[in-house]
Amino acid sequence: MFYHDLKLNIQDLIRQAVKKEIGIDLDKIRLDLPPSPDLGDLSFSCFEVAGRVKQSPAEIASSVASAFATSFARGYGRSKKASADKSLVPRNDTVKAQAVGPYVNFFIKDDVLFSAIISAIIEQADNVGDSQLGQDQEVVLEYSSPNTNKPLHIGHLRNNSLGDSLARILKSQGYKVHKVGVINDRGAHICKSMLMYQKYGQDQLPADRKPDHFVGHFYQMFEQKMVEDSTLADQAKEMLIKWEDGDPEVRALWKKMNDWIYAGWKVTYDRLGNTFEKLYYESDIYQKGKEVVAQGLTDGVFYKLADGAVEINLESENLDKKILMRSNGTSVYITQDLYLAELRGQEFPEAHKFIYVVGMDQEYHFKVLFSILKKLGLEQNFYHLSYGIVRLPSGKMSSRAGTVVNADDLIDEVVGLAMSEIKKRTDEVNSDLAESIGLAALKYYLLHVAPRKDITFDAERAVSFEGETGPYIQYTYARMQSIKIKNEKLKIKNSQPKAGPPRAEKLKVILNSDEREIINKLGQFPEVLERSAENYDPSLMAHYLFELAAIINSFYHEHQVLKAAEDEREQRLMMLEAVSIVIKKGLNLLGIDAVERM
RNA sequence: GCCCUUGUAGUUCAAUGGAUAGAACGCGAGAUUGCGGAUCUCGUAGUGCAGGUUCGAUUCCUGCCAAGGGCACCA
Repeated sequence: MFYHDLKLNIQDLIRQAVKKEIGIDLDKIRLDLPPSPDLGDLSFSCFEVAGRVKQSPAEIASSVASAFATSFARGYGRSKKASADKSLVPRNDTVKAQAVGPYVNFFIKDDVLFSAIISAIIEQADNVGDSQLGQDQEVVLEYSSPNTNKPLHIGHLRNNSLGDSLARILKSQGYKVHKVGVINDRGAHICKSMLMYQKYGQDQLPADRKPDHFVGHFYQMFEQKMVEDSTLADQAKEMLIKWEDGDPEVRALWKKMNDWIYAGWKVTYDRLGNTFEKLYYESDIYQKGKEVVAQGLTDGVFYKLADGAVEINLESENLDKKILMRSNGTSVYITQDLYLAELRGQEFPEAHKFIYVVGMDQEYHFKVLFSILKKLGLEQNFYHLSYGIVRLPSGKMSSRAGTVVNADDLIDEVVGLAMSEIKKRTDEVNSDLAESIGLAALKYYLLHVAPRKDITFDAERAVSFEGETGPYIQYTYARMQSIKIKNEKLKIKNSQPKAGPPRAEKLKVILNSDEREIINKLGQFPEVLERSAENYDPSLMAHYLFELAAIINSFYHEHQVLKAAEDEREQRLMMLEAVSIVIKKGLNLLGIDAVERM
């Protein structure tokens, strides 16, 4: 029996007990993990029931506990003797109920708990935690959205980590996820770098410089030169007009520089392991919102101002008025998002949910956008996954002052730090391992904070092998693999037959309280994953993995595995196997590799 | 001026209205011929302020204070 079914059974019996003793029907029954393993494996709190009847939670807990035992006995075979202690009724020892104050705590028999959680996880293997919650539901997930005038920066790293992890989490819950990106490849800011290259680039090639950094260098140059020559802003605007007119020379320059950018980005995205199903280029869509505007006018959702500009009044939604088309007939930023939403609605007709992973500074923009889309009759579910900014311990970053940390430098820094940690411990120089650990450090640090909170990124702390970090969790995994390998070697040495994975049915399972704690923690994995998906929040999974890693490290400090008596050893090896599976899967959901050796 | 978000230990983060507010780093003390000490054990210290709702509030509501973001015919 799976843990999930076991819980359903217990919930059902609680429902019956409450009905019988208290006389009310409970719809949902929440089972929590008690604060300490000594208090049981699951608990039901009686406050809510107490609120509905005139009885104290403790009284309710007490009567539910004894009624539970009776109904449990009826359902699972009648026990022979009644217990003297009314709160603890061991009529059937598969599940015992015990009232403690306002709580009913449940104790599950060792072998049942072990089999329901450990054996089940080993059986499910890579599919552990997967569900069909989102079956037949399609999600379009937009993230990254960089500008083609500079390399990816630290903010994109958070954005990409969130987007990529969320995609993995949603997929595990059965959603069909389409990962898409929008490339901001046009506009005055793009012309700034183009103008500088035209003036000062002398047809140079990026040579051995990373080509996106090469382009970004000219963008930074613009800000510096502006100090001396304030006409540069107008020159950039003139260039934009030429670009819009299709001037061959400007277009050629634009294409050349954008190609450099794409080549540079590709290296970064590849390194991060990031891919998109589809990319939308702003240059293709920026003018195409006009049909949407026209339709809105026809439907009376928008109105025209005296000078010909088109506007919508959202004051009834507690928002302001918003211009959607300029008096000269050109569209604004939000117009293209309206168009994109309609376009995606056609391209993904089955999609019911559209998620935009975009920084918190655009919260107002998306409120306005979603409000307009609703008025236009688009009934899909739109969601802005808003996240806070990434700061450095040294202080604020400024694009103008060139103190923005670009993604490549940051990745190099964390990988470099990982490498020096490796060198401290071994003479072996393993650059693949350093890459893996560095990226784990980076991604974990960016994901372990709830999305809407700002992050202060501290590279030293992120790469530290101590504390709540990616490398610590990777270490925990590698250590378990090491024990597993050692066990296999021992078996060979003792010429024992390789009998395949141990089976719980053959074991006499006896659990100590540390093992119960670990097993119950493992049992929570599917719920944590589900909550991460429902809340669009990978940080829940990140914290969970750290907690699991911490208790397993603590465990084999206290208890022997390979030197334990045979049944105990097999039982513990199975438990480690289950923990390995869950940690590997959890790391994967965060976009982090589990390494076999460190 | 208006709107949104965030205020938890020295620092970085947790806590679906419920059991004693948990971790990590730092600091202090300890464990090492160990199934990987890249670990573990113990100690240290906290809910911005004032009200309210509730049996119960870090969580919900109101006001204040502080930080950040937004309110373009910019993107």
